[in-house]
Amino acid sequence: MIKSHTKIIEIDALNILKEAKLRPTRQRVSLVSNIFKYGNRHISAESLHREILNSGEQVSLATVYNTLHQLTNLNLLRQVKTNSSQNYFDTNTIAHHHFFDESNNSLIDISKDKIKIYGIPIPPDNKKVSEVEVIISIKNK
Amino acid sequence: MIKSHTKIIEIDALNILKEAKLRPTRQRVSLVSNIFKYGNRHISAESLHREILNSGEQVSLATVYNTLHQLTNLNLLRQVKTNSSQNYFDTNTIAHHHFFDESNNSLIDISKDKIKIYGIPIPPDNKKVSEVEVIISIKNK
DNA sequence: ATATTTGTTTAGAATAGTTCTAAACTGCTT
DNA sequence: AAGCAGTTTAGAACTATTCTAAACAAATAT
Repeated sequence: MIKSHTKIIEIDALNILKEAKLRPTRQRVSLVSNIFKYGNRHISAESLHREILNSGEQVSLATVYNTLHQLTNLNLLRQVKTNSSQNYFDTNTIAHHHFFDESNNSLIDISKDKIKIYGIPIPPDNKKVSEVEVIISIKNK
Repeated sequence: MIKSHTKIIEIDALNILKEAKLRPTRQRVSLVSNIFKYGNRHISAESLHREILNSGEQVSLATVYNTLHQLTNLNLLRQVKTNSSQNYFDTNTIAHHHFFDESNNSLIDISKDKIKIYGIPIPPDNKKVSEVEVIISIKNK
């Protein structure tokens, strides 16, 4: 039972990699399975690496970075802007916003339609807008 | 003439440090003078360090970091959220927004009253909003 | 089938960015 | 002017990320 569940997830990872035209290496299959296993969430290279190691697989941190960047370029992940020293990648690639909790550097999604923004200025010559993000920093009362 | 101009700036730095209750050491005086010399701008620890060295002064990079963080805690500087690997500090501490140019990791100010935001959700229990930032990423057409 | 070439992928090593901490310094007290 | 207490500095340590050379995999030629 557990085995077949694992199988389904792996097939999913294989399809994602196939569509992305990335070779389904052992490393990538375990990374992609893990990344998308838990629904929408915010991961750092370090946290994902720990997860992989804990699950008994061996993948180098450099490969974790490679894969996160490849998936980001393919719009399967999205980088979130914070002022934490490490980068966070969001598995939810639909435009939305965030609370950023300064007390522990964690992120909470806010759906796009909750917040209305008016008056976005025209970008400088020869530039176009690629993303509009609202980040609401919060801290302990 | 140049000398007296320099003098005025240094006195300014001395006042800022005095109000901040920070000792006016050689290092801090040259850092603070440089930081606020050019009006509103966005600096990284590295860029400020280079500036100081080019002006003939000697301050370690660690001291640059110390000072930037002290000034940030005193609300004389503000950290900007980006996904660049280095941190940017904004000399404009009045609430406002930014264009973030992905082609060269540079920031452009957008005044707060240009953009209207409605529907900011209530933060989780025991948390309060400390800052609302809109970051508009732009790239080359 | 299998060797050869070509492009892809991985991960150790190198680098960039930031923080830690012990020594140096400054000002207060006696 | 000597001792003490708190502050400041900057070298060393550490964390986060990227680079690059070797390992690998696919495509093509034999």
